[in-house]
Amino acid sequence: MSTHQGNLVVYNSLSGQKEKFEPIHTNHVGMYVCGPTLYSEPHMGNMRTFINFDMIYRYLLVLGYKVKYVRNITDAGHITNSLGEAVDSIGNAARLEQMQSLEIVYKYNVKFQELQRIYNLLPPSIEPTATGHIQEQIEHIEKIIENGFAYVVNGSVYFDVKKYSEKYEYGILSGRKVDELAEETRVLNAQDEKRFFADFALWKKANPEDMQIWRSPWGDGNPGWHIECTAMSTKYLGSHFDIHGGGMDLKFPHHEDEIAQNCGSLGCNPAKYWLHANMLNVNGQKMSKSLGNYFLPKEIVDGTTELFDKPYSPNVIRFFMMQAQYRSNLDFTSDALNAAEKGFTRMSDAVLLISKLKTSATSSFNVDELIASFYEAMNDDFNTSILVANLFEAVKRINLINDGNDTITTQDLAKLETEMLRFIYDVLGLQILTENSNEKLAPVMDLVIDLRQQARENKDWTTSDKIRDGLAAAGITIKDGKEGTSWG
RNA sequence: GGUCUCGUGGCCGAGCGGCUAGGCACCGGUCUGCAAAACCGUCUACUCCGGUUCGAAUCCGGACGAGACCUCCA
Repeated sequence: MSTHQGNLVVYNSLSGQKEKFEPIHTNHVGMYVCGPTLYSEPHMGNMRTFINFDMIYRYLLVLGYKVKYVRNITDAGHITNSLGEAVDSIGNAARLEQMQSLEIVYKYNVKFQELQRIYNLLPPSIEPTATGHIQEQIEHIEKIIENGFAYVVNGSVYFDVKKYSEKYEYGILSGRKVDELAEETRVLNAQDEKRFFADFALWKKANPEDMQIWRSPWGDGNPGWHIECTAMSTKYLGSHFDIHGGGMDLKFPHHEDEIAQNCGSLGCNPAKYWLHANMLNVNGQKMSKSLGNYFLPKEIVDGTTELFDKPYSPNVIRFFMMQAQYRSNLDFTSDALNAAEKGFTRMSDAVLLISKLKTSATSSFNVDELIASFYEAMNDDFNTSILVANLFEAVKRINLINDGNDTITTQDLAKLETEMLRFIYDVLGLQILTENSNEKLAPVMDLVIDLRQQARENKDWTTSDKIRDGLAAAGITIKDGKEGTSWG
């Protein structure tokens, strides 16, 4: 258990303020994060949200909390589009690819698992699926009807926002007022089954062409978009848990409706703290399919997106993201990524240096203070930007010690190493590659470097430069250092 | 149109009343056969106009600009 546990402050979207983090049950944290809808491969923007909540999960673990982290998988695609019409996004994708819904879901789930591995995401405690919890969703809907906050029309069930507003505040999270919403929204169509424009579907009667159909007390159909999260969060975390997270764009209507459903069935807001991660921008605008500034997490790693002229390692991407706070916008540009790549290399080099440092009788700077600054940064609403800055402060110290301009005791060095690795590996989720592990090339390179060294000792600069340039042409960079020559 | 965020040095990105992060680039230096790399140092910015204050990038008002949400979206 960490002594830093009591000092965490988080920004709660519900209050619009930073609040002291106090779990409902001491030392235990329940966290629910809205996961992907598996009708396509998650894009980089999706990944930013998952990476940010992975970082939050990691830090809570480092603080010593016992965390139950639930992230759902939406594999039932019945949702409504902007016209209020039912759209089966997974079914549509399936038809397009001439597959069945479950094949589509399976296919993209495999891809998603691969991305989690590539980007070093810790697996959640559980990843429940919507289709695995149809019964729970139906029971939830029944309870909402019982409580008088929903009505049945032609085999579909709708949430009654007007009725709900008499007892609860619809719009509490997003700051919307039902009356204001009314003014700006289109008139209901004649064929619309909803009584009020803001009402939303809890259960939708099946269309003959739907690939996924379930039985319910109201006939065959599909669950609405929001009810799965309510059903699953309740099942695994209870009616009221600590953290509910997701992307900023889910605030309304998704999370707003989750709150309404939870209040409507169980009488309380599902979560104590609502955390929202900000969007990812590419060249100044939110990444989206329609704007063409869209790329996949795999493409940027493989270098196959035309938006960037070179590939970047997942660690560099993660590091780049961690340089911004999760609530800020982050703009992906080549310049910014290149800068992050160099910065990450510098940090990595320093980390590899730690174990080789010479210790002294005294430390010339306050190591405890430096370490405390790591926790202070993270305790302030997971401010990874400040954390990275403070880690670079440590990087500078490590280099100064290496150059003999600073000193550190054995004890302090051990502490510094432990804490730096904790924050870089365990909190930020970065991986630093230790050695060049190309088994066949390594002895060859040792030989080549040895030959070049001989040439240099003989002042045969023509030969030594020829070797250097030849290797460079082959994509191998030679670095001459004090301790010898390295390559990569 | 409504609601809300935000405008920080060449680029990214913190800070949220005084101590003016950090990374990258630039420049200077150390090292080096030369170079690269590495390391050290330097560089002092807050869109504009008013106001509050002893003091504002930070608070208030206004202008201009950008972005997000307003039933697809992480």
